[in-house]
Amino acid sequence: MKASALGPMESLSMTDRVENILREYLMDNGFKPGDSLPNETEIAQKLNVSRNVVREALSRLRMLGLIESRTRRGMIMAQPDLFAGIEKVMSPSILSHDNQKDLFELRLILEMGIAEFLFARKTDKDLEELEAIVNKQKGLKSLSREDEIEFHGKLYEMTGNDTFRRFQTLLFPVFDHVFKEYLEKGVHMDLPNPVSHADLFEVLKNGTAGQFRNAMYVHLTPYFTTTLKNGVQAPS
Amino acid sequence: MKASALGPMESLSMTDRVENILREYLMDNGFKPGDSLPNETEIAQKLNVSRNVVREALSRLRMLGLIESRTRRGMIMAQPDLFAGIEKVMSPSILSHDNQKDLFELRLILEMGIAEFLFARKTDKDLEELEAIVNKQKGLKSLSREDEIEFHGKLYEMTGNDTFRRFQTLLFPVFDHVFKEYLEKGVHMDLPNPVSHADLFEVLKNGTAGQFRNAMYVHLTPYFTTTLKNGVQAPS
DNA sequence: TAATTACATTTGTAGGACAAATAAACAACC
DNA sequence: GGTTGTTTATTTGTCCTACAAATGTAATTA
Repeated sequence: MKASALGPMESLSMTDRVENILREYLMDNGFKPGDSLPNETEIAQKLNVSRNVVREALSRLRMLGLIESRTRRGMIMAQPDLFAGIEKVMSPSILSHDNQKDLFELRLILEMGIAEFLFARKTDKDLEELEAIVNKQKGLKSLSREDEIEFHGKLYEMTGNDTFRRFQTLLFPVFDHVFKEYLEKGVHMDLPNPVSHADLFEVLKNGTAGQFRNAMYVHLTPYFTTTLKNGVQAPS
Repeated sequence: MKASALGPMESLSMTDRVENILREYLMDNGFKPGDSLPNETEIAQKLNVSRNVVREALSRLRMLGLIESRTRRGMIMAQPDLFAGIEKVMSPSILSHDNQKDLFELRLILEMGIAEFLFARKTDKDLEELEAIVNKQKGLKSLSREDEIEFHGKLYEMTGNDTFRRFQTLLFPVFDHVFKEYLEKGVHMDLPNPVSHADLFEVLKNGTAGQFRNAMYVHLTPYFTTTLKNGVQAPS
């Protein structure tokens, strides 16, 4: 029986192995941002591979923001960017359909989940800025993608959690794409939204986290009902 | 005035540029999994860079799962792994404190947000398996990390959203680390949890999505109160 | 026709070379 | 002595060549 019959052989390239070795080395030895790494030739010799292989592995770590390097100064550990890797594949044209559906649902969860954080951290200044956005949108017949992003983006900003905000920005194109797909499949959204941005603002200003969550649920109902084919129970 | 005085100069390396060019090329031309790419030397010539630079850029795309390559067969577009990039930096020892706090909160949101999906998609088989887990844990005085992962992991599995599940797995080490930090800072958790896994199971079996969300909120209250210093309103 | 063999092509790895940048050591000057 | 300019050495960034391994393709043969 040939090895290939046993499955996808999984033979890692030298670069793959060196990449793993380097990451484990950095983790296990508690490297912190600013700490300097051995130079390339030293690594290559130690691992018995060519400098090319080492550089390909380092190039990957550099892309993730794990390391930075300057000529002569050498390489130093850096603060990795949490989204550096994921943002490069976050595109509707290449993600699997399953992934897109999953991410669509993830955004729905986020939109509702920020309620507690909004009420714990909202400030008067935030509310004023949000009100300005709402007022600007009041005159419009229909909201553009940019309008949606502006309102919901401001909400994420108000959570005091920058990761939420960046995540939502990343998710939006996929969300938008999936929803368009639903529309093309015959899902209609003719009805005016029973909960507008102005309504959400009002609840955020004078209501409770629970009320806001419910309002957001209604605001998002068209999306929920399209993704949850089996129907979904409203919050208590 | 020197250029360096104007800020971090942002001078991309050739590899960075080629990486961007290649990704844009793949996106703009609608490459789908299975489509074959030009070979390395061809790319190098077209872009007027050395094959080394091209290989470093391709190595990055390979890490993200965007492309695959075999000798002689050439390179082909692949289905990128959404988490390939992020999982390599998802470690408490290297993420910034802010990132860790943000991710801690993100998991709280996810735990509560899956309620609607659980109720829309739960099956009898799922419930049986979850009950088995709960019964196994009933005899224990305290739950280990593995017990927690088993129960909550099963919940994520039941959502029918594999991305949730993988995300939670990724988040757990960070979540755990942040919480330990809170404990060390004097936050106490002596009180027995007012909502046990068994309680959650009961609500999932016979209750509503809203009830489950509230139950989960209480189950997670210790975590919410530690992260939301200002206090937080309970769901309506 | 079918199987086998030889060939050609493409990625993977190695190693050498040099440019650019710059930290460190040194020299010169006030 | 302290500052400033100069030289030197080191490290990354880029290019080049070469070859091994794998494998698709074509030629050859039974």
